[in-house]
Parts: sequence; C-alpha cells; structure tokens
Amino acid sequence: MTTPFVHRNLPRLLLQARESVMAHTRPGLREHGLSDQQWRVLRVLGEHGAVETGRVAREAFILGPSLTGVLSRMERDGLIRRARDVEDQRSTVVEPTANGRKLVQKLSHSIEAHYAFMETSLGKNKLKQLYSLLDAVIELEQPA
Amino acid sequence: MTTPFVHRNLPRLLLQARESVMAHTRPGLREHGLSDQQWRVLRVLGEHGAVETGRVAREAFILGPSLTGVLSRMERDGLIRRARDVEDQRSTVVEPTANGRKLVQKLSHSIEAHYAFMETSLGKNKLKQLYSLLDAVIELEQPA
DNA sequence: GCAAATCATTTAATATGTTAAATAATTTGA
DNA sequence: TCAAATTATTTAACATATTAAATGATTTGC
Repeated sequence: MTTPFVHRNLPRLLLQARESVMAHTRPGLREHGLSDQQWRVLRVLGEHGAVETGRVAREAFILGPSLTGVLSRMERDGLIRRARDVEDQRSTVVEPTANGRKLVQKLSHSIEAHYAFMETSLGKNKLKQLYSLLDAVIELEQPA
Repeated sequence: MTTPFVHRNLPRLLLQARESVMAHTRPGLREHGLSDQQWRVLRVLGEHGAVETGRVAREAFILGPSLTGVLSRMERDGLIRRARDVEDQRSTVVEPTANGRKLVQKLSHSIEAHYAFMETSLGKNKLKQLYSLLDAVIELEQPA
C-alpha cells in the first residue's frame, strides 16, 4: 500500500490547532452553559451591540439555518432578544440582554489572559507571524 | 459600548483558514458523495489499511459517538467493511473496500495538486513556517 | 479463579451543520 | 402599477457533534 500523500495535512492541522486553543476556553464557556456557537454569537453582539442576523451569521461563521436554532435557544435562555427590523421587515435584529452583556464582560477577561499567556510562551512575534500567514491563506482563495 | 477584545480572534482565524482550504477540496468530495468526515476516515484508511476504530477516531479527529454513525453510512455506501478484532473482541477493525481505495487514489491527486498550487502562490517557505507555527500552538496546550 | 476496575465501543438525547426548497418582504423594470 | 426578480430568513430532512450513560470484553488484584 503506497501512501499517495506527501504533504502535511493542512486542514487537519488547522482543526487541531483550533481545538488546542479552544481546549483552554471551553471549560469557562460550559460553566456558564454556553456552546461554542453561542459564545461566537455573544461575542459579535458584545462588539457591535444590535446586529442583523445576516451579519451575525457572517461574523460568527455560522450558516443561516444553524443560526436560527442557535438564536432560538439563546432567546429561551435569556441571553438575547430578537425583533423585526423597522426599516426592512425582511430582516431580524438581534441584541444581547443585560445578562448576555454581563457574560461577555466576564468571559472576555479570561480569554484576554489566555492571549497574554500565548504571547509570552509562544512569543509575541511568532503569534503575529501566525496571524499574517493565516490571513495569507485566507486571501489565497477568497481575494477581498 | 466598549469592546473588551484587543487581540485578533485566533480560533475564528483558524476556522476561516480551514474553510478557505476546504473550499478548494469540497466540490471534489461532494461529486463523489463524500462528506468531510467520510473523506477524513477514507484518508486514514488509505494511509494505514486496516485500522481499529479508536485509531480512526484519533487520526480523523472524530469523536467516538460520531464515528459510529459515519462508519455505518460508509458501510451502507460500500466504502468500508467492519469486523470485530480477533485478538481483542472489544475493538472493531475497519478496512476500505476496493471502491473506497479507488476513491482515495483518485482524490489524492487533485489534493496534492492543490498543495503544489499553495507552494507556488504562497511560497514553499511560508507554508513550512505555517506548519511549524501550528505545531507550536498545538504543543502549547498538549505537550507530546 | 473471580469480583472489581479498566477499556472499546455503542446508545440516547440534544445541539449544530449542510443542502435544497419554501416563505415573506422589498426592489426592479416594463 | 404590477409581475418578475431579488433579498433575508426559516423550514425540512438528513448528517455530524457533544455529553452522559450503558453495554460487553478484557485485565488486574487479591
């Protein structure tokens, strides 16, 4: 059996690296009953306030149909509120509740601390290099 | 609303880079009726031949309970065969069918071509750098 | 030898991902 | 103005992810 693969497995490597980073963050999320996806949504709302679901989907990297369910559960759990856009009745606007905002504040501290840890253990410079290489890979397939 | 995040979003960046690479591979997989996960399994089998499901799970980065369903559908579709290990009746051994092996061969060509493309467009050196930085990030949380 | 601990996998329940099609509101153009 | 095209989101059907618990086989310690 000759192995037809001569290169590193890049998608797998990216997946593994992501898991490695998230392994640090996840326990904190779960303690507050948050899934990865719910946290991504909450983070977007923490950055921008009230946002149309289309933009949430893009920035949280969640497909529309998945987002529908994620938002329903977040609404059920008192993390967000949904309302039709007054300007354009086609779109829905999402905003965090006071509780949701509180969670973002609390969790963002430990996440920022994790970046501080990575900057010292990996090196601030290497981290920058990594960002720029990842940007380059992304640009490769979907030029801005 | 003050944004409490000062760093790039590394997990999101890794996710996006992965999607960017997979965007190139996915259409080929789908043409042959393969999901991302099925391809990861098939690739492991193409590299090692007959493998216990535990190792498949580790190398394909799929959790045990998910793998059960993935393998059922792959067996249904004639891509693999399952059998109890004769030595240790607790574990199951998976091997690709002739059809499964043929698929690995066929798809591996276009994937290797993609790496060649990335090596010339991004630079062989930068790709190596990226590999090594990703390895470092992975090492950070789970020292070998 | 055998009960208890361990190991490999599966089942169950719920959440999310994926693709295509449906719904509903808005815009466009004849 | 109004039918057709476009846009934003949801529904539906199936596949995969996640966590805890269950099942079944093997190993360990006594």
